[in-house]
Amino acid sequence: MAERPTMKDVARAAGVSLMTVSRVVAGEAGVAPQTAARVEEAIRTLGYQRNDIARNLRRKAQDSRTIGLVVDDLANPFFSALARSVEDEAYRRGFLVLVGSTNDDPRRERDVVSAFCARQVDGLVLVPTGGNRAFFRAQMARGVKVVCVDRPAAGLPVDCVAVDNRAGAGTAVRHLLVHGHRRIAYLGDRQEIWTQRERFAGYEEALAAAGLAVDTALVRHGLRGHQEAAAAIGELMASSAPPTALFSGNDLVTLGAVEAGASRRFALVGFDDFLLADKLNPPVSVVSQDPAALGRTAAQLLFGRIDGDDAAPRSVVLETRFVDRGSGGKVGEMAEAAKVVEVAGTGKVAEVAELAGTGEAGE
Amino acid sequence: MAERPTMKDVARAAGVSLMTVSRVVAGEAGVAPQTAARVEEAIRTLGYQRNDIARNLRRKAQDSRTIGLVVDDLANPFFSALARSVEDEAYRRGFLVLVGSTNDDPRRERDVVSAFCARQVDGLVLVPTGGNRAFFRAQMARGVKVVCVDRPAAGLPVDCVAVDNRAGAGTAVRHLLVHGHRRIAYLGDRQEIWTQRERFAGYEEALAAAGLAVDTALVRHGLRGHQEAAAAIGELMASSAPPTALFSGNDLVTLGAVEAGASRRFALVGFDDFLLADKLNPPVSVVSQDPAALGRTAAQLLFGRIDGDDAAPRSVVLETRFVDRGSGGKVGEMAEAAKVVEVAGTGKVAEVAELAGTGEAGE
DNA sequence: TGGCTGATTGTGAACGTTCACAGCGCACCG
DNA sequence: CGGTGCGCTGTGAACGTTCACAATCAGCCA
Repeated sequence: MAERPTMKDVARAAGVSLMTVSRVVAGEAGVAPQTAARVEEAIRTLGYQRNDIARNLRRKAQDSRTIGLVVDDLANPFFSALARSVEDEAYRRGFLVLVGSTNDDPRRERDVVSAFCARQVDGLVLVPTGGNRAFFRAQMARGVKVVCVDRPAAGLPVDCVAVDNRAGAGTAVRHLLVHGHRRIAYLGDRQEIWTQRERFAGYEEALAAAGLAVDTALVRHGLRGHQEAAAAIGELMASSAPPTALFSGNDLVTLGAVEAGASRRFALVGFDDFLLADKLNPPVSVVSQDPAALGRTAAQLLFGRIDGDDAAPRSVVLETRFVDRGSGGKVGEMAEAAKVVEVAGTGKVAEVAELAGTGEAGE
Repeated sequence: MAERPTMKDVARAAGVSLMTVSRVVAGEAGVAPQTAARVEEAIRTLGYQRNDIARNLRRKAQDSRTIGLVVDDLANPFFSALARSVEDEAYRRGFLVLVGSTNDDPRRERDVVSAFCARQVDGLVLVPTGGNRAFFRAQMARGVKVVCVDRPAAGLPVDCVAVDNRAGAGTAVRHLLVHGHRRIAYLGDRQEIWTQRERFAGYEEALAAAGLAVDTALVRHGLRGHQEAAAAIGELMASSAPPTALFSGNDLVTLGAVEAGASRRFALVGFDDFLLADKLNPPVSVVSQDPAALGRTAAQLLFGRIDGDDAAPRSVVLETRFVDRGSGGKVGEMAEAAKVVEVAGTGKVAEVAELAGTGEAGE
């Protein structure tokens, strides 16, 4: 409850001037050892700790050594892994991290980013919503560095780290085509989200390359969260002309599919790997990306910018990896859940799981 | 790159004094509409945004409207769910959140907390490591409010929100005992972590109440992460006198157990629920706690303290819920993986999953 | 002895904002 | 018509720190 002691208090206690205390606290040279000892003694007695807010206000190098991290949803395992790696990079450099979730709501994004900038963050790692961008330009003009991750921000000339979603989706869909599927459903999140558009485009292109048209009855956009996804998949399964295979546009949709039991009736390939995907029955094949690598790369890029790199904006494309765990099975093979379980029981599951295990080296 | 404009610039542009600009920006009454309009015009032209750091330095109410959130590992789904709910509470109140992971390393905890306090956070939501505490007392003396979550901090007189780990563990172990198990292994994380000590104590007490002694050959502490857990479980499975059942001390150990295939050979009950636990083969029974509720409660408590509540420290104990998904099966029933799979194939899995589904209402 | 050097310490202003208070003009009222 | 009060605006100081520079002192060499 006591007022926090200031340098002034320390200076008085040690019988020196403010500036001397400042020098001792900052660890600058040029203070007599004896004096420094007296100051340190006073600091200990009073329990003094420097006020870094006041410090940053005054310092010549106007940097707050703080960055902002803005993600869609911190509770989503994909983003939390990303967040952790950003935080690690920041910690290594002595930076602090302000964090905020947008819920993919442009208004909340604006609120959060605005508050961060008012706190003088040196930069932002941003998973942008689909919203308005003019506002970011203003912040950047004021010197706030921005790096996008997972998705680019339309019309913002900034660095961006993402995977080749289109190619990854293409690989997944071709995998299903190779296994003989012709009725392949697509289920994804909002089309406002760039990754979803790209993945859907990859789906379309792969179908087109195989001479197939997109059957809109097999396409669902805008699924937020696994519950909505599970419901949509339920409908699809109950329809008179169900698909034989499913490509899901993100981890939550894949989870919804698994919850709805889709993987026991259809072939299933999902975008994004997830914990225990290889332990399910059947194990789920996925297009895997490495969220920690995304975060790390974005943070490194951002710190480069903060350190003065003012080259033209860069786009870094990380690899996706197709992890075949067997759920892309041939047409007919998936017709009955019982049959799949039987296959799993014969040991095929173990074999596939092992394959996936080697593929997943590192984390 | 341009210098950020300040109030002074706005004042000059609008032909008014600093104070008038301050009033307009703060939305205070008592400025003539005409003047306010001129100021707002200047603000828009210059792209001015208030510097909240300077503002907080000067304001009478010395609050930074920022809290710190310190968790073990932000990438862990349990903590990321907790973090998200803390952030939501903060957002609702217009507070920002600084976030940091400790890796359960007291040194990093100290670094992070110290840096947060130097930034004048108003309070901390803390998942404490087992480390030294003297240092927190100093911060609290300076007015930083602290609320512990998930675990109390030994010797720190602060609010704490956690579940009754001991009782939850007892329920789990009794469940196994009821199913006839007598050789029940315990695998957990470091004993330095309070939750692990409590859960192990619950395990011991439940065994003792059944007249059983703890067999140290069936106990492993200190497992960090799922890989270590999987390895330890592998050893246990290969031993000459394996257990018939396993109680795991946290989610990562449970994951390790699943990865090692333990749930196909032993009965298994884990502490902490996890995504897809009900879709595994067999589905895994767990002692479930609600990380979002923990975070929300902790944040509410913290904001109460910040708002001036100075009652004696409170301890809030939230409920655990035992979710029976069938993996506590009777002795002998789990002897062979093949048999389990067969059972699953007959549809029993679906039945159990449905049961679990109802139990998991609300996220 | 005088002045120069280097080490140590102190002084005043400044960072961008808000607080406390004072000043101005105008209308209103007795 | 003078006082009072109110609405609006400005002034100077302050928050806790660092910057730029000045001051002091001892030692040392010529």
